[in-house]
Amino acid sequence: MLDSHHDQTAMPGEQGDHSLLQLDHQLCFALYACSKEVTRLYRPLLQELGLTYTQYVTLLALWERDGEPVKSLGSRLYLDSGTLTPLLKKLESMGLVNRVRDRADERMLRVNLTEAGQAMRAKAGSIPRKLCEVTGMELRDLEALRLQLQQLNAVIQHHYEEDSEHGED
Amino acid sequence: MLDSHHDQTAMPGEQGDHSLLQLDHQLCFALYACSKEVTRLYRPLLQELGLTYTQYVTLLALWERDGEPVKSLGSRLYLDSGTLTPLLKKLESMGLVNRVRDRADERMLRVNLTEAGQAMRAKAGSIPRKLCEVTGMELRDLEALRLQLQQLNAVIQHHYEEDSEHGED
DNA sequence: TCCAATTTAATTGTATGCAATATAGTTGCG
DNA sequence: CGCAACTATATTGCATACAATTAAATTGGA
Repeated sequence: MLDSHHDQTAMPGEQGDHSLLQLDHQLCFALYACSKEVTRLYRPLLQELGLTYTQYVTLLALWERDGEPVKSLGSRLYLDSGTLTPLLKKLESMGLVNRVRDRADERMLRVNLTEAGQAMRAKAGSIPRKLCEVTGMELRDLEALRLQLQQLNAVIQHHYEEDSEHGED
Repeated sequence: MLDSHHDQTAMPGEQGDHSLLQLDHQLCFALYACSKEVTRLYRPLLQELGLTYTQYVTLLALWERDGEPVKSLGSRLYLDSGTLTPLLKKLESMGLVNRVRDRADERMLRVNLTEAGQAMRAKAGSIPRKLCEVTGMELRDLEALRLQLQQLNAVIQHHYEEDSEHGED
């Protein structure tokens, strides 16, 4: 116990500067904060389209693969049916998608873009460029950062795959 | 419109490979996915302490500065009172903090760690190391990634500060 | 001093996000 | 075929998140 004197007055730099638990030293918190702040940058742009951020990335996925089942959509978006079911119902109520059971396998629900859902893609086209401008950072650096994040994510996925191979005990 | 033919059969690699809107090209989504997956790594470790991830980072902040008011706590954690009020009430019901009005300024609510809240810090001490082990990545690389995220976050903060200087119109 | 503007928390409403469970459809094996 | 194991989606409950509003306390002039 190096810091056995903990008073209530919160002397700055006294309670945890040498600690592994310092907030500013946590990669997890840098990710958490950065993700939220980037999402906040999107908010006003998406508001013009009447979309939330999660609805936006769901449409990104569907613009690439129309008619995808909920399960594989969730796998790409890292979301489960508990989140996707109400979200897709919302997109349906907005007239952007249709939800139809697969006739060959009635368990699967396929999500199809409507005309309006297709049309939204053109309106969203300018968003990536606008966001880049806001940061004013080098495109090269943003790309590099993205690749590192994808690599870290891949490492984590690999970790889970290893676990399930060993027959989770 | 380079892709005016959009059929329902979702030909892989046909609808958006050349597009700026491709999911895998978005820095925002890499952040969003990575943040969620890292949080998922924490979950089983935090579960042993009976904490959620947001409760954990709130305690990280309090371990550094005990007795901090809700406002400044929220500023450090990028959370507003709508999120913090119920979260802090929960931590209080768990016996980890006390919430007391500042006598000099009754608007402010100060959050003080209890004995149990202080004690929790020792139990959490092993978490950062465990997380590092899981990834198996070089500490150097993880540090570098964190610094880049903090820099991006700083750029975004600077962007908002600039905006408010111009007298938000 | 008095009161309008400001500041801090709390509240309300909507949207995620995830664990656990429920339900329906499918598959595989005897 | 009959049924147990499996799979896909939906539902429920709890915990974030954030915008907008409310309420209470404080501050800063006129």
